[in-house]
Amino acid sequence: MARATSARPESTRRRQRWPDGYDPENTRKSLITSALDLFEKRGFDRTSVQEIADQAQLTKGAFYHHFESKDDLLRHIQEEYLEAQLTAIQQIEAGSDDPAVRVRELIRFSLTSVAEYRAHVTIFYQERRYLTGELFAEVTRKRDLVEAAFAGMVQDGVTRGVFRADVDARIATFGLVGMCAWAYQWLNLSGPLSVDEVARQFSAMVLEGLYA
Amino acid sequence: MARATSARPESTRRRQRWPDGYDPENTRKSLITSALDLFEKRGFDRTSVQEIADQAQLTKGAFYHHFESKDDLLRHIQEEYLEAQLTAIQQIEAGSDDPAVRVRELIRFSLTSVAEYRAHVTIFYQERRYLTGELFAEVTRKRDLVEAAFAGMVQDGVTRGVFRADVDARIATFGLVGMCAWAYQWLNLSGPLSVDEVARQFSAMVLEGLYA
DNA sequence: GCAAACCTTCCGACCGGACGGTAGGCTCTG
DNA sequence: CAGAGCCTACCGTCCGGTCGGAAGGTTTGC
Repeated sequence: MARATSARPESTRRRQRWPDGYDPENTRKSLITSALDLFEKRGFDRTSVQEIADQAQLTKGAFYHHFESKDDLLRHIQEEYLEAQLTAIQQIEAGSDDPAVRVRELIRFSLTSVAEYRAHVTIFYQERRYLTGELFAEVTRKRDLVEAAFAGMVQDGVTRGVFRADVDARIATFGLVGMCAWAYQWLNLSGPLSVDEVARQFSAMVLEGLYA
Repeated sequence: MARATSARPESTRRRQRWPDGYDPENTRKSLITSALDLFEKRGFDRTSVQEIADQAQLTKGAFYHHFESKDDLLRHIQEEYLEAQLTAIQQIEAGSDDPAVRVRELIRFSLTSVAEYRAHVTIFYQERRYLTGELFAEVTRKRDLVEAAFAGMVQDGVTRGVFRADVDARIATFGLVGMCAWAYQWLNLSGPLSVDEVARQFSAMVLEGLYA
């Protein structure tokens, strides 16, 4: 990631650039990585551009060469996550059409993405409202697509008689989404609870209920 | 809330203070009300002390007369909410000891508090991490008490055979809490969904499952 | 084939403005 | 007149963003 220090003599005034297999795209990536880490820990507003640059061993100048603004970077991170979400939704829809299987898959997928994209998810939910007008609208639109997909699957289950007739698909979906989304507050990849186990428990609770 | 403007001539340089039934405690309250509104809409960091004062038709000077710091105000708001939570938990525990009834009550209570204390809840979840060291620890401690109460009730249900034996009380509780907490993102008091209806749906889903 | 012109990538000093907090004084109550 | 309540003016700091240039790579013209 960081460009390897070349073997040039110390006398060289400036740090040597473009050594070996240097790829300028790495600079951009390391800025994003740095930002993901800092935004997750401290939040968007409490992270300065300077800090992001420092952690990536670069300067503000480099940052503003690669991003239009701090908001631009936030937008990029949000979109990265949403794209992954939309792709996964499509995969699930392309799979089994049994509503129960789909719900199970959705729960597992949601929890997995919380675990894998932990920083993205945290930032997404905490800082979404800080996007301005147009950007916010676009991000919200994509988020709504994801939720609509959830709701569609539940509704399908009701319509086909697999789920109880008195289930309100919207409400049930909000519950499902919330249950999984909330995991970003506590789910710990290195903790004792495996994602699969949590997904299994959630699915059982939602589909079969707690009653013995 | 805002002090009524007196009938003094315009020539009076300063706005007349302490008119009618003026109570200094109202000033404090109006600052809190103003902050609740602004923190919910814009977030803690994006709200300046000046704005809080402006909206309460006061000045920064007044603010710092009533609060030690901006953080102090945040702490106050968090504690206000947590106290309400703890009180409600005690009430539920004092009621029926049927695990199913308790879970139903917990869901209803959680959703109600989300609706009633909407601003508090939003601020609580969004800005909790901005509290520093000791304050954060105390707030987290109280929050853990609430969650422990939830978990205790679920575990009780499992132990007494009311709930399925393979239910992991911790995980189920996280799911329950998340489902309800997430409502702060969408539950709209003035919308078409009543709190009771949502609570009924959530309870049914969790206790009896979605399956027909 | 080689140098001049140009491009990309990055540096570092700087600016304007906003914000949290303070100091000191004024006003009205008790 | 003591003191609570509040206001005005101000300070130091920090932060997003800009700008001129420096160092290397790449293309072009001959």
